[in-house]
Amino acid sequence: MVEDRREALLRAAILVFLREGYQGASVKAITEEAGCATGTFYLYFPSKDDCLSALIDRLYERVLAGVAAARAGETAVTDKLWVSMEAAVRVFDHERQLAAVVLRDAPGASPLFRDRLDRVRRTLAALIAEDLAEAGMDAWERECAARMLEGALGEVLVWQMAQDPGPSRLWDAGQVVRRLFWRGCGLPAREAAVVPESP
Amino acid sequence: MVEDRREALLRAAILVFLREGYQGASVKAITEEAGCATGTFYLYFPSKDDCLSALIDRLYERVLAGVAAARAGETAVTDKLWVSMEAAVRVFDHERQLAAVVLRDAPGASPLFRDRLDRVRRTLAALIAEDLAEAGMDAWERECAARMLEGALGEVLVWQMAQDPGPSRLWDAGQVVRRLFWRGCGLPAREAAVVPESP
Amino acid sequence: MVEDRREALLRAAILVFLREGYQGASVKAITEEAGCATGTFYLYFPSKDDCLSALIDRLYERVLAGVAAARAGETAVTDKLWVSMEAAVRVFDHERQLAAVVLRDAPGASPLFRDRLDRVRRTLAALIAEDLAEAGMDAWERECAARMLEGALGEVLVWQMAQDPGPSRLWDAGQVVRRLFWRGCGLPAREAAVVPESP
Amino acid sequence: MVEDRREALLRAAILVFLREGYQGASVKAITEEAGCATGTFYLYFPSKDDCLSALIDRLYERVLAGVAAARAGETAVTDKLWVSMEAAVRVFDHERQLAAVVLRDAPGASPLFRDRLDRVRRTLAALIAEDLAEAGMDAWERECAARMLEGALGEVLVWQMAQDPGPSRLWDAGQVVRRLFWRGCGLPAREAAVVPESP
DNA sequence: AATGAATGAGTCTTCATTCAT
DNA sequence: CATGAATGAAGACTCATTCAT
Repeated sequence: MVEDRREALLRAAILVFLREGYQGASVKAITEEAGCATGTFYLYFPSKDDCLSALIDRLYERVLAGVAAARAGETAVTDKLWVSMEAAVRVFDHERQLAAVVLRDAPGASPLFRDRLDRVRRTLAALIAEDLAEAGMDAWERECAARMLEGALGEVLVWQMAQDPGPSRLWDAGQVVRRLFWRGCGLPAREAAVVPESP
Repeated sequence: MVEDRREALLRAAILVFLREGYQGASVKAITEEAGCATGTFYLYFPSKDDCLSALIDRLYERVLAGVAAARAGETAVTDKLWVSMEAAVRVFDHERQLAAVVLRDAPGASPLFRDRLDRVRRTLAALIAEDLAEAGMDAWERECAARMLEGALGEVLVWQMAQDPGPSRLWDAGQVVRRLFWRGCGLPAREAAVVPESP
Repeated sequence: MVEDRREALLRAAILVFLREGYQGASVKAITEEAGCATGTFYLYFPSKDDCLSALIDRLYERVLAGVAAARAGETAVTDKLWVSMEAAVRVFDHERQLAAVVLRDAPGASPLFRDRLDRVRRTLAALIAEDLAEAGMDAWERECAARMLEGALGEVLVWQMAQDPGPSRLWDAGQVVRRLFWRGCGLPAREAAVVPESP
Repeated sequence: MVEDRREALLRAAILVFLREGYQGASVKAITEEAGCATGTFYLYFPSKDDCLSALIDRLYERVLAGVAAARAGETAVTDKLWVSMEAAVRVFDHERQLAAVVLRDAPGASPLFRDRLDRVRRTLAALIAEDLAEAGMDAWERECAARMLEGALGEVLVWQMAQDPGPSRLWDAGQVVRRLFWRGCGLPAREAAVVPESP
């Protein structure tokens, strides 16, 4: 099936990018990992760049979908923020390889990816900033805080992914970040989240 | 003078890496920016990789030097942490282009740079984690918090550097991160720092 | 067909090396001679060095094959030597360009090639030395004699190949060397070989 | 003194060429070996090529000088040949490094050197061929024989020089070649030469 | 005469992309 | 749809040579 091939290529690309970095990964390496011929890659992606772009899009689709679903169940703004953060961490944890590739390799790879990444970061930052209405910060401070949160989660993710041995404690680290950010914004204490079953 | 040439090349490299990314930057572009011939580059750096490595080292020498100097004037652990953060922000602000290149491009460029970067990140994280002794967190939480802080500062820096028009509010953003992190760790409130003259 | 391409490249390499020397020959020149693009070269050889290595191997495969075949038909040691020399000359004559490249360029090009060449020279020298058992020389003298023969044949080949105009008299020169060496070793006179049809 | 510098450079060049091959040797390596700056090389040689040319010339000046001196003491043609060969071996033995560089590296390095080398080889070959008048060979056979002798001596030299450990038996090997060649040409037996003191 | 930093042409090699089969 | 041989532009790096000091 057509989608299977594309899927296999994307999955292979994640693995190879993770291993070799975006620039270090050759299309040949990706197709070998995916078990098909070099030319086949170009039946599914116009270029190598488009493949990474697709991965960026995929990560944020999933993050945004998770966040949106979580927010849909809440009405209070602080509740929305609390569950949004949990949802984001959950997606990062579930898609850890994808997320590590996108957050680690995309910013340095080219202005193209920087921009594409920033578009979605902006979207998320806007949501967070909005939710911080009750935190007693001005608009610019809220945007700072939102970027800070994004950076913190990203770094914690990449850090955990680099820890070769032992089980990654990504989920736990995400909870620490959430609690710290929450308190840092001066919001009222909340109880911890349940640990999800690992993927 | 020999150091002038090397300095000019490093400065040119920062500009070109910032503009084109590490991989996108050709040695020819760097030497053109520096106003010398291609071969001259190799009189000062064994390879393009060594040039980026030198930039990584340079950033962290400066950060560590700034942090060490600031800490030397304090005795209480929380004071040490508070001034360390200010010092780090000050260096990032002062060396914003260098910092943006290193933090944005190095992680994705190759495992080599990832490792080199991580060595120093670990050093800083250890300092921060140590200073958090009074924050009532266990060792692992403190390490999480330290990584979180590093990621937050890095992201805020890169974000501000990407804002082409208008004066970057990097220093202010750094203060916001510091306050938020401080409160997030449950440490007692402090007054704000004075804005330094911009470079 | 795959072997055709590789063959065409090897043949082109021989011509270009002959014309420009190994170091003077660029990969571009070889591929132009072969009628393909530069990159194609690297589909068939990991590097320019490997191309020359392949030529060295090829020459000695053919020499050894020819010698082995000739020896197989003889039982007396002096007969073996006599036909071995004829066979070697025949291969050199038949593969004159290949032989000229290998014998003229390889020794000076790099220790790598020197060693590779010497491995096979040693093999041949050992054969010859063995066959000289009845010539009343000690082991070391026989080895000297063998090396002398190899040098003599090589030089005569390169000399004839450098004679641009007129038909090369390589075969005849080889016969002269054989007779002279034979008598020099004190072996009983033999009748001359038939001139083979030229290639 | 001017000639000292030039001499030091030539000697350094021999060592470096021997170690790295002509193409592999950089002018920088030669000047480092000679203990002077890169630019100094060009005060004594117009180019790297001219340096090797000078070495080629030097080798043959010495060979020809030795041969001429030896011949001057003889009247009979066969005596002339006999002492010429001894003289040539003596020079090769005495200037073994120079000879190895010239004979091993020059032929493959460029047509330029091939020609320069051939001019002198031709001179020697002509002498030898002339001396073989009484050997009952026609002119062409005599030329073949002369080339054969040159190739044999060269190969024996390079072979011995490649033997790293132990004292090179170059002189002895030269005697073996001389005896074998002599008998091969059908000339009357001679007694062996005295071993010269080693350099 | 001596220096050695600077030059820049030229080389090998890689790899994203195409296209005939 | 799939293949993988072929392409050729681009880039890192080397090194013979020059020249200001």
